[in-house]
Amino acid sequence: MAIRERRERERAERERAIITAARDLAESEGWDAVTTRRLAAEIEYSQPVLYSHFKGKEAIMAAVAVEGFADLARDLAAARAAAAGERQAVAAVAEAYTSFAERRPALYDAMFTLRVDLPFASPDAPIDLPRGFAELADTVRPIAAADELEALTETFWSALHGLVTLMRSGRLRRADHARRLALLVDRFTRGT
Amino acid sequence: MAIRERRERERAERERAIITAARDLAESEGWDAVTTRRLAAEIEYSQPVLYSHFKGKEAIMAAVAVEGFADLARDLAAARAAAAGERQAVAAVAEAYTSFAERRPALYDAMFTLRVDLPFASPDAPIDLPRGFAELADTVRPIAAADELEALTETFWSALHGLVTLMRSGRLRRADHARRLALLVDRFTRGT
DNA sequence: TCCAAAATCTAGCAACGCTAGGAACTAGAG
DNA sequence: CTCTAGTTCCTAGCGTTGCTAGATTTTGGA
Repeated sequence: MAIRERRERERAERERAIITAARDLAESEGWDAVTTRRLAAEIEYSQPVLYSHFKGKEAIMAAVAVEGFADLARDLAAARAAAAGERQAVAAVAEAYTSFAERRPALYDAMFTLRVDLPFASPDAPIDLPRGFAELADTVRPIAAADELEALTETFWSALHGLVTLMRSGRLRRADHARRLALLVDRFTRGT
Repeated sequence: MAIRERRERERAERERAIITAARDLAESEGWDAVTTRRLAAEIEYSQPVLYSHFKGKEAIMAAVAVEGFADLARDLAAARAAAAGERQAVAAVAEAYTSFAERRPALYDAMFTLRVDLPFASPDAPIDLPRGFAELADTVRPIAAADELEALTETFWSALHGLVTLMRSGRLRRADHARRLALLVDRFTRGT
């Protein structure tokens, strides 16, 4: 049954190719450019092949998003590890988060703004999703009371997310970003 | 030239009808249901008539959004006026903001999440947009240093926006919303 | 009453996500 | 080596979208 294995391996490779092509295309030309036709041409197969791997376009975007969670978690962890102290860690992680969103806007959108039915705060969420959240929570822990850790982490995350999305959609001036970020960190770390 | 005036009046009425129909349809069935065909049927004209009023679908959404800014500004002003003190005003306005987003999700999306090229932080922004922002700024003023008022207002706004969008997209549990809101207000009003 | 101009509609284009049904290839049996 | 059953894949097309060119109708003044 080695043939079956080879088949499955090839299928898995092709699935990865689809995800990679979708991510690359989205990052270079935006999600609007990621059409099923374009994607099929990119992987050199016909459209229906995409549907043999994924239920639809949304599922492909969800798969791309899942990869993103791993990247983000890595970035946050690195920022936290490199920080000198607990207060600085908050600032560093905040900076890392917004910088990730700025550097990889399409990926960020798939993860956090576009509607994709990924299970978030639920047991069957993608593995890297809680990792990223845990990274945030560990950063927030020193500035949170024990019983408010989760809620405060979510609130901090929301603030970062809001800053990022409003800025990226042109609703906040980019020039003042650092200032806003500093204010946010200041308010969250005050009196602790 | 009374005829010309009547014509212009009728045109203005029809333009309002388009905006109203778009808003109603979006609020009852979501923006996906707002197609140019559907909208044309709703106002009992053919599709091209829409394009004689607006450049495209995005422009119609932008017009709906502009209306929303007036509503939101009103809500925020009312909440602030009804609050007992400065600290309570912050909480009341935060609550009013998120409540607006929850009650009128489609309108909120047109205003703040969907890409529409509305000029925001610029001189030729729609008149009610700075009004809403000013309402927020006035609320934030007592808890801000003089030179950080604008940036802090933007940061506070971002946090509210983040809470709203992450919750509405199912990325935050609705049950903990009040708790997160309280934490946010607490952190922003601390030490003032 | 007629005509130019304005207003409006019909019909259709290109592109989208998605899928049914047939063609082409593959693996194992005889 | 050949045939067949089963899998894999592609062609072609459906219904829908935003948008528009060109024909048609309506309008107001001569």
